[in-house]
Amino acid sequence: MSQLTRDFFDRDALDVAPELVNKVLVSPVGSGRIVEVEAYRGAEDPASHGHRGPTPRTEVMFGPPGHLYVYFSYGMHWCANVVTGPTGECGAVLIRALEPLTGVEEMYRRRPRARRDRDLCSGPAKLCAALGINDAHGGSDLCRGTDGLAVVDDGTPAPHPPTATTRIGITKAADLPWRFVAPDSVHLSQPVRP
DNA sequence: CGTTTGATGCTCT
DNA sequence: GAGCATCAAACGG
Repeated sequence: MSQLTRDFFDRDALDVAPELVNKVLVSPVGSGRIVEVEAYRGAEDPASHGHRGPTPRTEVMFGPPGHLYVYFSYGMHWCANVVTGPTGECGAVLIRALEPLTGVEEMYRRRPRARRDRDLCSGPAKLCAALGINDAHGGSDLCRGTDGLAVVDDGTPAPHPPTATTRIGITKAADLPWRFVAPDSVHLSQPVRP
């Protein structure tokens, strides 16, 4: 059970993303195994929030690796990214789905519409609601684990290597295979398209 | 099953 | 004012 280091995140988002699959995201509410992520890069990725340079909203994407980039989506939801790559460059990995592990009771309390476990964290905004992640955690340092947030490797071997597919819910650069999923998981936000 | 639509507010032009 | 890295309910077959 080891916490991921700064060096793990200080690489290209495309290298970090597939290795985050099967790791465990921990919050004070509970934890879940990462089963779906998407990589977003800087200037050359028009779908990235940071592709036109830093703004007040996106500056943490240009900051040091291993911190959390939290954004407010569609006027209702929070979504969480892990910042990747060196300070000054833009990179992030969006956490899109988890398999709930601990704190499941509390997750149901925070997501009253969920009927079964696979409804709790099968989407980027769902998992933030379930784990209590919001703007208060923007910029939080996952490597130091302050705020009780961290990504850990619990040593569980992945049953299958991650599968690369196209990203979801974007209109620009929609053909790039920068979404990585645990292919056998029933907790994905959407099934892998055939 | 599948597709469509309303909710709701921030960000940048 | 347009456009969102979304979710859940409503509707049709």
